[in-house]
Amino acid sequence: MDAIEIPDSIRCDLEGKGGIAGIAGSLPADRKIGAIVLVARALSDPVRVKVLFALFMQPMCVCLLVAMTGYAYSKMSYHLSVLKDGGLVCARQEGNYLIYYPTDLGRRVALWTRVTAHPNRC
Amino acid sequence: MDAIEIPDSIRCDLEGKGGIAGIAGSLPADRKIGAIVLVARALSDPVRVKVLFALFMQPMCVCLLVAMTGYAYSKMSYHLSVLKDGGLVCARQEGNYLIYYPTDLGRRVALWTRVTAHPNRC
DNA sequence: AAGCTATTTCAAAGCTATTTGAAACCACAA
DNA sequence: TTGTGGTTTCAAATAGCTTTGAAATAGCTT
Repeated sequence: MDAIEIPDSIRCDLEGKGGIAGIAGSLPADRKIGAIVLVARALSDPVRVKVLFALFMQPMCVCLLVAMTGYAYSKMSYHLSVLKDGGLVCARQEGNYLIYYPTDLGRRVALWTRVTAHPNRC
Repeated sequence: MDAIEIPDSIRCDLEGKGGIAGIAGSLPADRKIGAIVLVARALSDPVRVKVLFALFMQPMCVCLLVAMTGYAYSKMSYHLSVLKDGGLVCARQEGNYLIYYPTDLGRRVALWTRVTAHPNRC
């Protein structure tokens, strides 16, 4: 069925898994993959990673984040919206202030990355 | 020192943590944040997430990945290089073939995302 | 060496993400 | 209701990522 040359070291294992089609068929559903991508995109900029960690240590209003980083409000607001889209942070209103804090997922991500991600070789 | 209005619900906690400067000073180092960003970027495209999961199930040469997805070689090669830059996959040469497989970090990421990332509300 | 296959690299094109400053919005106080 | 502070939204400009096909590289076989 797989009319393709396959290196010996792989052919056997691959056939045991149903060939290319078997692998393709066992991949996570597109919805699941989309969710992962959304989270990853939210973390794909150093500004946002910093903000997530900061909020993990202490929920803050936008003005504090702005004071802490020196960025413009509109810039901070944009990055917060990306973090929100990824489901990593959310906000509650308190008087005039919007206080951002990490979601459950945001906290798990912060904990996990703090411990796990490191430059690594092959 | 923090000459800024701060909502009451936060002022106390924040001062206990050394104020804005205290939080900023406890953030992970730039190198660490850069490493996280690199991993996140690698996962920020559905093609790459799919490829990582596929390789997690079965190490494969590029021609198999191409056969499985229908993408052009140059496209697959580009995405593999981004995954490699993020430290999520690496390759061994076998005759004419390059066989890609997940690194340790790649495997941990695949396991973790499979279980953890999901669309979530506030 | 020549020819073949597997893969990467390159540059141009198209597309998406980010930054910026100005304007709009919203909750509260006067 | 008008004013004020905190925040978001918008549009234009910029920067960065992804796709494409063609050309280059690298290992095998003859």
